[in-house]
Amino acid sequence: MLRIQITTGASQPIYRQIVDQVRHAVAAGKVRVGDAMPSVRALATDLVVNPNTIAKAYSALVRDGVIESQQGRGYFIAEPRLIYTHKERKRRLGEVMNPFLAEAISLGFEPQQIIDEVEKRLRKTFSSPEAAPKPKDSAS
Amino acid sequence: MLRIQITTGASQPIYRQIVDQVRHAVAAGKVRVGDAMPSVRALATDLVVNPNTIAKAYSALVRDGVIESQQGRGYFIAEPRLIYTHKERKRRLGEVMNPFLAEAISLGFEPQQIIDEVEKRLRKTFSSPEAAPKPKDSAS
Amino acid sequence: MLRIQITTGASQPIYRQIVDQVRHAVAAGKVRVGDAMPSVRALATDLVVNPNTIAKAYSALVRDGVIESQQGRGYFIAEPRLIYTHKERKRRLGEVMNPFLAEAISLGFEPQQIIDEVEKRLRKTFSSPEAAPKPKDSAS
Amino acid sequence: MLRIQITTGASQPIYRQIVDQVRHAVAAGKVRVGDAMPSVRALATDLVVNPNTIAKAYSALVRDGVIESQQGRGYFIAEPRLIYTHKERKRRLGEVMNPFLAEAISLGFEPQQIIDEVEKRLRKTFSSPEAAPKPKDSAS
DNA sequence: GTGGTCTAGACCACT
DNA sequence: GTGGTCTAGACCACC
Repeated sequence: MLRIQITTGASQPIYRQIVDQVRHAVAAGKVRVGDAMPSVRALATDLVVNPNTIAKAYSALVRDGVIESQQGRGYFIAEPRLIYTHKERKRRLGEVMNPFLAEAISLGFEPQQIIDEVEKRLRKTFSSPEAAPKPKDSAS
Repeated sequence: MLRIQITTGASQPIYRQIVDQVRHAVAAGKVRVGDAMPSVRALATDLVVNPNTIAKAYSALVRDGVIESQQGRGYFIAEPRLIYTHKERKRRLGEVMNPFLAEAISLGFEPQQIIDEVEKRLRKTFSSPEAAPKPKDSAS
Repeated sequence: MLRIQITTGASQPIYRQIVDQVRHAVAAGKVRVGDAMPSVRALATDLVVNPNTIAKAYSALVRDGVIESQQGRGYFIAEPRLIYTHKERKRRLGEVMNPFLAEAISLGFEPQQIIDEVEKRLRKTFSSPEAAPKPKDSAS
Repeated sequence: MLRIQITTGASQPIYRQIVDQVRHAVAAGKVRVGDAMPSVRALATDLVVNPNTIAKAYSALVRDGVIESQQGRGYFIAEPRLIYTHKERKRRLGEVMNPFLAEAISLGFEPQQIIDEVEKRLRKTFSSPEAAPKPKDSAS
């Protein structure tokens, strides 16, 4: 079952923490296509946040094709698919990479250390390689 | 001499672009301890932005210990200080790395592609690799 | 200047009406790249709706690359760009076309009449052809 | 015989899919006035859905005058009735056409492409064009 | 002044 | 029960 945890008062907004954790779980193959997400109200109660905050996180996941909503039934893990063009994906990658590298560098990390940490984290996430299905690249 | 460039209309605020570039330049060894920063007015004129914006960027850099002000003389690159413990630095690195990786993964990038892009970007930033001085405890 | 009008109590939610009108205006070349959108609060006051409703509409426009936000400055018309893959665009087109055709048919319209009405509406929107710049198809 | 197919996991609720398909079939002339609908239980078994879902779809169709119930016999295709005036029908058509065109345009489709896709979809629906009976005031 | 996030609580439609 | 929309009002960061 998908376990989500948040820390209030962090620099990252709550809805963003939720989005990232769900994405990670999906990418790591911890959930399967069709699995039900916790209901908006249930997760809100569980995390002690407002249902609207959960709804915002789920909306973001829907727009990126990670989950799908079924009116009156709930949210479910979606079939993976490539939504964005190659160019757009590169653009978005750069947009999140730059602040990350700037922060990493200002923390005093060497370039090689940063690469090592990224590799280490990625290996941990993809510990069971076959679990995470890749979207077909049929649309380039 | 420290060259700063900004792009208006970007999602990142101007003062943030300046802060990041100065941090980058320091980390990349493009400037040395004691080097003078451009004066607030000069840089404001040069970049065609409000002097308050420059002042704000410099304040943030002073707060972070990157530069120091000398009354009546201007701002100068400060002696690097390492505030955080090794553990704290790792924790902070993880905090900014997770959102980045979550975005990268959900954009459909392979682990190796992500590492490649990070390396490429770091190489671009550190064009003269041997110029970057190591902060005292950066190893271990 | 971009004029937005809404009708409350319609089947279409308010935020959707706003989104559609802005898209239309952009596609028809009634606004230019870089033009400022009405501020969230100003439009909310103008339309007598809650600022959150405007914010939701603007967020949807941002995620589709129609507008961009600049913290503390406002929202602005974005440079047009192709965000979605060919496949994803076709999928989304189908998703909105099916309900439209089902409704049109159940209203008793003949296929040819539907096509005629669509053409008529499109001609009206694109009355000044060169006004609407096309995004470059560089990313397929 | 009226063939109904559903896809579970779609954004559109099941009962809506049924309603739309029946309307389509009627408009396309695939069924005639007086034709019997599949019984609620039979269709429920066939589609492997809850009978209540079928009942709800049929109720909606009865409300819209598409089918009629005959106590103890079942549901039958109703005599077409045209409720709306010409002007009202045009207004309603515009109401559903606008969101569709807004989405299509902002997805980057050219006017001609949109028309082509609409035509293609309509041809698929109306595979036997001459079979479609004209409602009385469909002209003008 | 601007946008960004979050809460509390309401009403609606769908299953 | 589920999600979808909207309101009212708060606090924060940025310019």
